[in-house]
Amino acid sequence: MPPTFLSLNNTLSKQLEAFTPRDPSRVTFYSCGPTVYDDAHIGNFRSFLAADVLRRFIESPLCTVRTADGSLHRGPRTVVHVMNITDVGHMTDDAEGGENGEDRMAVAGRRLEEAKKSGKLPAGTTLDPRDPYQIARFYEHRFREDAIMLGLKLAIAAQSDPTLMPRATESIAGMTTVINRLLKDGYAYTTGQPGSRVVYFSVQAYPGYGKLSGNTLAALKAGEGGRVSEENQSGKKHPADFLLWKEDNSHIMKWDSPFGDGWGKGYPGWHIECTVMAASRLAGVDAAGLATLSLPGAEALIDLHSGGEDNIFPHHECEIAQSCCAFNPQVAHSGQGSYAAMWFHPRFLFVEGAKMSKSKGNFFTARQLVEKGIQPAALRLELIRTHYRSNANFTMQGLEDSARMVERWRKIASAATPGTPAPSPEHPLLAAVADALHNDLNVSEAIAQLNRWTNTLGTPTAADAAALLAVDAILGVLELKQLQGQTSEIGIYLPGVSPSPEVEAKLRTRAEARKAKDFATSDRIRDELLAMGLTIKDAPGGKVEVGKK
RNA sequence: GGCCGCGUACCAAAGUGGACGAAUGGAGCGGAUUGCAAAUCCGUUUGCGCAAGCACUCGUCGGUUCGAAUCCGACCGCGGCCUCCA
Repeated sequence: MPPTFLSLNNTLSKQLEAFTPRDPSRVTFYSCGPTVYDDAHIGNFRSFLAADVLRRFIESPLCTVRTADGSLHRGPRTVVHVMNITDVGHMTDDAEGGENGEDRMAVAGRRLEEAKKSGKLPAGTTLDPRDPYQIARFYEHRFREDAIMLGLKLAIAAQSDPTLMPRATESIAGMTTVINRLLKDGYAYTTGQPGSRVVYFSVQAYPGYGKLSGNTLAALKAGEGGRVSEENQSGKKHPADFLLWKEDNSHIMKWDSPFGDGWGKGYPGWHIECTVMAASRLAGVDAAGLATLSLPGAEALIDLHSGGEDNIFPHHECEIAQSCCAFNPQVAHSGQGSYAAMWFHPRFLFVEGAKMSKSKGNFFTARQLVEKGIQPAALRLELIRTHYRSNANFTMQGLEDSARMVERWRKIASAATPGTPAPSPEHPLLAAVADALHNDLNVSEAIAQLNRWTNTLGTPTAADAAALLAVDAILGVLELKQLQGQTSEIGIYLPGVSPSPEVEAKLRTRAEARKAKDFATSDRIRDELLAMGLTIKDAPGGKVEVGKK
């Protein structure tokens, strides 16, 4: 029996659970965002887009949510969706949360410096590759562009409300406040020599540690063999203790360390930033407010929290521990609290059957693909169409399939007329889509239902278009900008193909040959173009559409 | 070694006890259209058979059940995490 209200597989309980926000008319949602020392790749975007589809569905009139008292809430509903920008550079060799190796921001700087020298930076880029803040802003800007291009509602909303995408470097005061709370309440401790002191979170102080990932402290201790250097272990009470702050005056990004007399500058560990940004934006408190923020009982601070599957451990495990101990200290000692009620973790994306990696050459960023002429709508559909809890397989064939589906839907959508009333949720298509999405956000099933419905259509009416658009408000595909190709007198060049005098001449010769019914010549020219990697298609009006093979 | 997830037809991908030879998209095949293509539209695709029907399918082998792709066990294969990574 499919649920009639939104149910999701909660990583915390490993079960399908009703999603029951504290206030169903205003849902709080936090997604772990990008690190900005490189462009986000399509795997990153699969995770962000899954969260976006979920957010759109929760906001849609099609979504029903069960409330704590068992009644059903049908809306209207808004989602306050926050995604952080990790612009603190963490370490390449990040064994314990940021102590060794080289700072990633510094590595990015070297890469940018080389790009600058070889003239590979986009025109108009003024950037000092030695300044980590400029590097971070450079990639952050590109991330926002990509996210908007792919229809991430959050990024669109953040244009007018920047607090929805907070930066780690602008949340340092909150971090030190929370760390001081943890120190005061005995959940954290300091160790090390002046100049290189560290603050660790003590995992043994929180009995709930391990609940999300299924790891036990004993197993973590046993599995630790050889992977963690002796140096990092000394001073730790337990091998799984993680870094909250590191005093290091030589770091390229550093801030005051208000943890006692004589502390120099330092930088935060990589788990604490999410706790602080989520709490301040979603609980609505400033840095000072974090000093007293307290939740009754073991209540969750936020309704929904997402991140890639690799975030489950250690990142989200640590986030839960430190957040519960900081904000629910009266119950944290019992191991209670979950900080977020529902944990949503999309699985990894493969490319042509293999794990994506730079060395295998199957590594793509969203902007690379779009520069090659891939329509953003096709890319978005390809990245969302597989169920979020399966490893999706990204293929060029799949991208073509998605592009075709988008075209078919666009044709129906073009029947829309202004003023057509929104379809009722009882509309067969909308009801079928709602059933699919209520059931653990089954996007594949929803798309199948949509296609099945389109197959029953004759000439689409305005009402059909309105129904389709109601579904697309969730999928977010048709609203995306369409790349425009270039047109000449004779050719329509698809995105990614640029006209050249050579091609233009061939098209002209072919047109003349066809006019003279010299089909041998016209076919020969088509073969020649094919050999150049171009496909052609005679369009109405005598023009020829030129695409890439 | 520990924890978690996955394995479906030519490909991608839903389905998680009966309506399943298995949704949906692609590819293939047949047809419409086109000078021919491409695109689009319609039909169709396990085997044998004209058909009714029979036989064999959802990693493998067993089990539970009147009934299993779906539940249980073992095994094989793949992936994630246990070091940064969506």
